[in-house]
Amino acid sequence: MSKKTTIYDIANKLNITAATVSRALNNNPRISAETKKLVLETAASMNYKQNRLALALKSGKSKNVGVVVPYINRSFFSSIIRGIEDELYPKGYHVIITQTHDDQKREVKNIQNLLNAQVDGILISTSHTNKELEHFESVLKKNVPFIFFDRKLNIPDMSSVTIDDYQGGYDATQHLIDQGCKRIAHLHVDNGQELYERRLQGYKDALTQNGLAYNPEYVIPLISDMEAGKEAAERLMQLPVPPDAIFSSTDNGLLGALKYLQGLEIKVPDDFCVVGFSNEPFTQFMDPSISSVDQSPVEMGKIAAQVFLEQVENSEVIKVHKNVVLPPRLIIRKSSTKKINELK
Amino acid sequence: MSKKTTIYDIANKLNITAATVSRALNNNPRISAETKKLVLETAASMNYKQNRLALALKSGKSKNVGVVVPYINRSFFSSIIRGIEDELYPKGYHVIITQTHDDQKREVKNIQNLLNAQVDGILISTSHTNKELEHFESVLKKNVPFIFFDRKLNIPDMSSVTIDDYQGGYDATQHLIDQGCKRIAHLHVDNGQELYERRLQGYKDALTQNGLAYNPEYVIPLISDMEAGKEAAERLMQLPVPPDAIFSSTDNGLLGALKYLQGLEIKVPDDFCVVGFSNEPFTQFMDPSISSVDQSPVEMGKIAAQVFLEQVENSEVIKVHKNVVLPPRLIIRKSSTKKINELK
DNA sequence: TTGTACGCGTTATCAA
DNA sequence: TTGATAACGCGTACAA
Repeated sequence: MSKKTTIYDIANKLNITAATVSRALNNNPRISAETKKLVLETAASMNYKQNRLALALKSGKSKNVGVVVPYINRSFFSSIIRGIEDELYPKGYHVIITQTHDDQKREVKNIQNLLNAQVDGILISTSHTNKELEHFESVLKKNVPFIFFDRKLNIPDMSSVTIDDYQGGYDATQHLIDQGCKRIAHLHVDNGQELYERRLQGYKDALTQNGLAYNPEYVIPLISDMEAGKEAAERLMQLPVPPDAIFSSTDNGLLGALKYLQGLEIKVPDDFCVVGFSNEPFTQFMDPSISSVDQSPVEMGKIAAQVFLEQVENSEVIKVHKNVVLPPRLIIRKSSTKKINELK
Repeated sequence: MSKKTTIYDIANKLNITAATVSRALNNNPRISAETKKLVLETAASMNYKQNRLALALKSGKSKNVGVVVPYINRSFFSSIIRGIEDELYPKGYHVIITQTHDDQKREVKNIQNLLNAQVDGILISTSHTNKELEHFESVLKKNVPFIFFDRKLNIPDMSSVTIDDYQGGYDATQHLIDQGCKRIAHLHVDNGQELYERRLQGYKDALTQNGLAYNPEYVIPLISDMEAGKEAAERLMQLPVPPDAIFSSTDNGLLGALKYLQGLEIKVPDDFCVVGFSNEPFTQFMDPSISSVDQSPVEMGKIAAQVFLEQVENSEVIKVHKNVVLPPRLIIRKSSTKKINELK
């Protein structure tokens, strides 16, 4: 309806110039108290609102940051975004969300798009693996800070916030060993992403350091998906010597495995213990509740945002980068608490 | 590092003017085939990318839409955003997310901020109630389309996409009656938002139309929260004649109630049936799995986005608005399926 | 203390 | 077909 009011409208009304109005609005010292007051009042009365776009074009800072995730409605990612937004909004930034649908081509497109939109930085959980990082090398040349979270790439001078996936795998496995489990299987996501390899390595090391043999037959490759978990459990239970526990790199896969075990009337945790990864919300409500490795996603988002802020604030001075590794937190629930060990 | 290349850089290199470059880049017919080809080639070689900010300032269209939700990491809202993003991204729009933390002051601030950022529209699930809608009246005068989803306000000429909450309440209650439940209680969120009142009304009407008495003692006001649900169940079960079923307006509240019933060793669904609302992901994984009214959030987001698109495309022609009401889908699970009625 | 003039990167209008 | 110029709204040297 009504045209938006600009500083020129205010200037005209007051018979002064737009520059003066601008100064009044920006706490510029070079202005008299009275004109400042006058400007502020009429600005309010005319319902003036600054056009961030014009400011962005002028200053080269859009005060927008791009966030790139596979899907926004996965609890893990939406929680990270929650953290990012909570941290950045008070600093005057807006968060632009894009989804890749785990499609690498789409991811590259999204990044280009965000760059065209002149975002001041990009926070990303990549679907790429370290094998194909040419696209990022080229994009790296731009001046905008790039921060990886959760899924990172090994590019020099790039910031990242991840959790210690190795430790997560180690802790989960150690916990199962402590419960008395002897034949621990592992559901391993083998989509080429390093974090799953690190979890696997933590699993292996925990086994061998506890004097248990590492049995490759017990490691089932799968994708993060209920159906795959079911099939994995089937394969495991049909082995000559089936396992007595599962550490899964994904809660969703574990869910399918549990359905299968349930069909076999195997009692969890008494006959079989399981631990998942990600601490998806549903794990705590299931019966039995499922132990899982928590990744503190909101915290992770906040820290990623903080790293971004440090980086923009110092961008003129020196090229800084930072690699933060958060500790995983094993949440122990019923699915891995044998009666004999029960806490209370 | 390297400065961003503009159309001037291309123009200089080719000894033509920026205007010509612009025409070449925008498929303007008033240009020769050869210069066009030349421009396109050198643009590619110089790695030129259009600055959306400048275009936005010039055209008055930022190609950004603002989305306002209480918390982005609630499954329901993140799924709606998923739908919005899926629909809008292919049309060249970016989605800017803001959270209100269910704080009405913050919501108003967020809207102002988005407007300053020159978004082309705002999609919002409001925390306001119909009692205080002055802020919206003022903001309504702006030219940007405003679309409410899920939680709407009664403002004339405003678009909205909601579900039929009355029907949802009715269906849930009818289903419980069909299961043979006689004394159906209701956990009612009374934060002033209309959609909860409509669910309550559906509940009432289903009762009376089935010849069951409406008993105000069976309606417990609460906030959407586990702890409150627990207390509500306690109050209900201490009544002289306790209920034999609960229809809850919120899955979270129902969760608390179930914990309490579990403590009383009341068997669900044999002794007591429950139906929730929202179809939160955890409802399907619990034991027993919980029946709930699904709101098709992804679908809702997509439709909200479509309404927005219709509105921007016709904004010059005529002021259009649209109120879409989606049907709720009752998902029947174990928590409300008595053995005698079991399906298969 | 205020005004003048310019530039951020683009496109649209007019003139050539 | 191409060039010159203005405009979008703002902030800021520089001049007054």
